[in-house]
Order: sequence, then structure tokens, then C-alpha cells
Amino acid sequence: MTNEKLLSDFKDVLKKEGLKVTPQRIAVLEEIIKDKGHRESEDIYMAIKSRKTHVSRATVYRTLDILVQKGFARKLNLGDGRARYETKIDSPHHDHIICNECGKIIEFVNDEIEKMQEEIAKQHHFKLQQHIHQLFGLCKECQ
Amino acid sequence: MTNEKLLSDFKDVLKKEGLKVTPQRIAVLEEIIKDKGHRESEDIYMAIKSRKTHVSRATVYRTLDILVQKGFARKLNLGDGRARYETKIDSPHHDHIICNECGKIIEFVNDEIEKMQEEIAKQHHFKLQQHIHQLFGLCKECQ
DNA sequence: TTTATAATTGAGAATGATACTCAATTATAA
DNA sequence: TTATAATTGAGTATCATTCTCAATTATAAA
Repeated sequence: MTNEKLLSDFKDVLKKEGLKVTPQRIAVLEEIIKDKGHRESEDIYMAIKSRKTHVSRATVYRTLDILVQKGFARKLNLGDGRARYETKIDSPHHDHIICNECGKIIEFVNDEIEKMQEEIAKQHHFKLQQHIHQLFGLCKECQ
Repeated sequence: MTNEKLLSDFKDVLKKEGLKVTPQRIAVLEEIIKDKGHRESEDIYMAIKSRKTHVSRATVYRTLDILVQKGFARKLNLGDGRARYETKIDSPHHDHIICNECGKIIEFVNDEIEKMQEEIAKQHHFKLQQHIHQLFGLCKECQ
């Protein structure tokens, strides 16, 4: 999906919900798109400020909530007390391997595990809604 | 393992490390053993206070750290900002299914997934150290 | 284009779990 | 029993995130 399409989709969603299209909201989306990494709210806040758009931390958090809510972004909890955000658009479902030493984050996909999760949920009579699967260890460089 | 054995093991570990055996530390261990559930620090603090032992939140946190460090307890991060602790002794490795509605926590074990995790780590040249695998959804009662 | 209005913003205060500080207390070895 | 280093607890600090509310702004209607 092109960035223009994504931007106009976001604007459409905002309008449909009676929400306003503001420079701050656009800036947060742009930031998420530009660097497809796993970004902290503070990073995004700093990146936007260091350009031209005036923004506050509160607005960054609020906009990130909207993006997650509307399916444009995914929020990660890596257990270190700071949430990470990544684009959800054009990014198939994946989980993460995190280096305990340098913090590097790598994505992985495994359909077998996905299937087994469904199986496990069924066994316990759960209707599966989301999951967190994170592997922690030492990356090649840090061993 | 009997609770007496566990208690004396803990005392031994403390002594070996030059740490003191205090009523507060014993109380935290006992609390963790008694209710094998997934306990929050605040629960444990309240439970100990409601009996006879004088204790502070700080000491509960400090003792839980020791218990995790020494392999007596496991710390869970369920993404809601409060850590949970569970006995690690006599409890084979397992992961968790959590109900999004009522918060119920159920344990599951799946050796296949465990093996695949190792495989995935190897593929990415990681030395696996820990992992988090949590399924979230609606339990039978909450659907 | 102007106006009316409800949504948004930002500064700073609030929150909530957890960690830290340090003087007073206590477990332990001699 | 004593000396001493470890521990405790009360309260303060921290840090990410959320909330508050007055001022600002996007937007629909005129």
C-alpha cells in the first residue's frame, strides 16, 4: 500500500468517526510509516518535534491509541515498561525475538505455532483474541 | 517437594549467599507456596499483613526478587502493568492463557511449541534464554 | 468567507507500580 | 553477650502513561 493511500485511509477513518484531521495526528502516522522499526512513544515524540510540527507527549499517546484501535499500528509490550509501536499495514502477523544484551528486535513468522495456539485455545474452551509470543536470548553478536 | 524441604532449601540458599533468614523473607516464601496461583505483589503484602508478620511493600518486592533470582519463583508480565509471581518449584515449565474479560489464568504445556522455539532461535542465530507465550481471549464462561 | 461549535491540543498535574534512601533494627558469627 | 554487617520500613523518588481543563482549531453550515 502506498503511503498516500495509507494517509487517505487514515483521514477517511478519522472523518467517519467524527474525529478531526490534525497535523499532529498526521505526523504520528507518518512517523510510524517512515521507520518501520519498533518505536517507543518518546522516539516518535522527539522525531516529530525535531522536524517542524508542534506536538505534545499527550497527543502522541492519544494518537497512537487511535492508530492501534483502528488497525493501523500494533502495540508491543516487551516487558521493560515501555511500549513499542509498529505499522500493522502491509506487515503480516509476526512475533519477536529480542536480544537480552543489545535490545535488537527481529521478527519471525511460524504458521505451525499459530495453528497450535488455536488448538490449545480450543482445548481450554477459549475463544482466542490475541497472543504474545516473544523469545529472549543473545543474538549472534552478543554471545 | 515438601514445604519443609522447600523452606530449608531457601534458608540454605540465603545462608550460602551471606543473606539473613528473616521472618519477612520466610513469610513471602510461605505465601507463594500456600496459594499456587498467580499472585500480585500487593496480594502477597496484604496476605502477610493480615496475619501477624510485620512487613513492608519494599521488603515484599525485595524478597520476590530474591526468590526469582534463586529459582524459587517465576515472575509473569501479563501486560497490565502489574507483575504476577508463581512458585517455580514442583511446577514444570508452562505458559498461560488469560481471559480478557474475567482475568482467569490457565496454564498450558506444549512440547512441540517449545521445540519450535528452539528451532526458530537457531535459525536466527540466537541463544535462547527465556520466552513469553501468552494467549488472550474469552474463557468458556465469558463468551 | 464567516460563524458556531464540538473536538483537539498542550502544559502540567496525577497516577500507579516499583525502586531507592537512610536511620533504626535485627540476625548471626565469634 | 557483643560486634557488625545485613535488613527493614517509612517515606520519597522514578518513570511511563493518563488525566485535566482552558485555550486553540478543524469543520460543517450559513
